[in-house]
Amino acid sequence: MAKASDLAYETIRAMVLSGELSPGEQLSEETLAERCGVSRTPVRDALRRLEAELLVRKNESQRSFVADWSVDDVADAFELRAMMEGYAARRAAERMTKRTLAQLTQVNSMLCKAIQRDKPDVAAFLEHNKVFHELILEAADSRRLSTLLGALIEQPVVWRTAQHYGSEAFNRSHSEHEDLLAAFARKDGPWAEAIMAGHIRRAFHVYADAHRGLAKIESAA
Amino acid sequence: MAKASDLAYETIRAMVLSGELSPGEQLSEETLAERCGVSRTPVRDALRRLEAELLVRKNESQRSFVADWSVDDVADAFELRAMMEGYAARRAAERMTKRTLAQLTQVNSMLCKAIQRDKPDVAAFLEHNKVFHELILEAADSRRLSTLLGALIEQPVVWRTAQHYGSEAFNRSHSEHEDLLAAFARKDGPWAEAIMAGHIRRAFHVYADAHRGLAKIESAA
DNA sequence: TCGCTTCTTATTGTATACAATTTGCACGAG
DNA sequence: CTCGTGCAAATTGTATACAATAAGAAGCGA
Repeated sequence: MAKASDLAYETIRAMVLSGELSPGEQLSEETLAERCGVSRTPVRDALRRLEAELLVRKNESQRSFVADWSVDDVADAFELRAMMEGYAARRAAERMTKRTLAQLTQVNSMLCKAIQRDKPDVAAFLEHNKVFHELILEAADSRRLSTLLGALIEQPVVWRTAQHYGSEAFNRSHSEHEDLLAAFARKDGPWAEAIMAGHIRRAFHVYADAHRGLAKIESAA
Repeated sequence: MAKASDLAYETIRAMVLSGELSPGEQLSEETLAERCGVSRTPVRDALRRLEAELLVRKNESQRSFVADWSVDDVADAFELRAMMEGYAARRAAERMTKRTLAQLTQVNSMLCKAIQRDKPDVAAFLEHNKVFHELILEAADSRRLSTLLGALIEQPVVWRTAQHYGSEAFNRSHSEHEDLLAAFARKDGPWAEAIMAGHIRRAFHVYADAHRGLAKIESAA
């Protein structure tokens, strides 16, 4: 999209996610405009997008605030993601082509390489993982689904989750992807759906355990 | 929300849904602004909202067009709705209070009255049905879910669907609501989820059957 | 006639000024 | 001291002008 509008979106988003703007804090369009170096018009566009992603909320008289996310909110988001990415996997399986399957296989093998070193390359893992899930979403061929999931996946949450992965968790993630590929190859929609839903829920439990400060079973092993 | 922005939203939405603007037709902000009697600024807001609802789409260079919905798109929307309203019903069951249950019971009995006449009062049915589902969504207590479902439920599609209901379909709808109430009373989340998912899917099949019938009529003409 | 370039025109993006609304505060009446 | 009331400041909503960009048409050469 347009330059100034994108700049405002990226800037405000980064400020919210980094904590530079704290949860509950009021956001004035004019102040944000100054800090982004643009006028209010693109800031308003950006705020609309961020509101759709629930990173920003507006009160009854349209003033904007940084949203505060409880652990329950995150759980809710993961549960919805599990359902919807499961559905995406089912549709993708039913529509899978040789070409897409080959791409997925290649991406997952690159992901495998990234984590099978002395020290896992987390950044590479995240990138390949992102591409893997995006390819599936694309193969699902549902504009609605893409739109809805886009508003649901907070990449920073995914990022934080992976910070708590141990080698076993990385390998598990890779092997679940392998299972997905098998389901895709057989065009077995329900199977793909079940694997994907479990895959996402497992990621949530890693996040929740780390967040609650409970024993990090996965990463300790 | 603001006056002009709402006016533009309602006006354009009505024009799209009535067919006054045909699928695929390009929408110029300036032209729309004239027809709504407002400036481009609120029109742009309105277009953003309509894009989120997928009633309008933008091409790669940001020009707006009326979205064209295939039967597959509608099927997709219903399937997503079935999943998400099912999830809403499960959460609602787990959180159900006596007060909400009483409200739901009352609404459903009013719905029952509306359809148990010589001639069913379709408008009243639709209104009570809408309230019934909204109460459940509210009881589910998930902002994310409310946001996502809001963009998914096209009331006009629901409306068209109900136009093809016969008395047995109305009664079935009512009795499925009764089943939901029983699941809520027992706080049985999975049961509520299964009933709700089936409830939505049944509605889709009524829509699809009617639509195929219409297609035949149209192609014969 | 076909393809290419270039210019014109239509359309969207951004900035800014002003109007409408809401919030917060001060001040006075009880 | 408390509760309204009303005024001032802050904030968002809208209109409009202009800039940037993309689509379409016209002209030109092969």
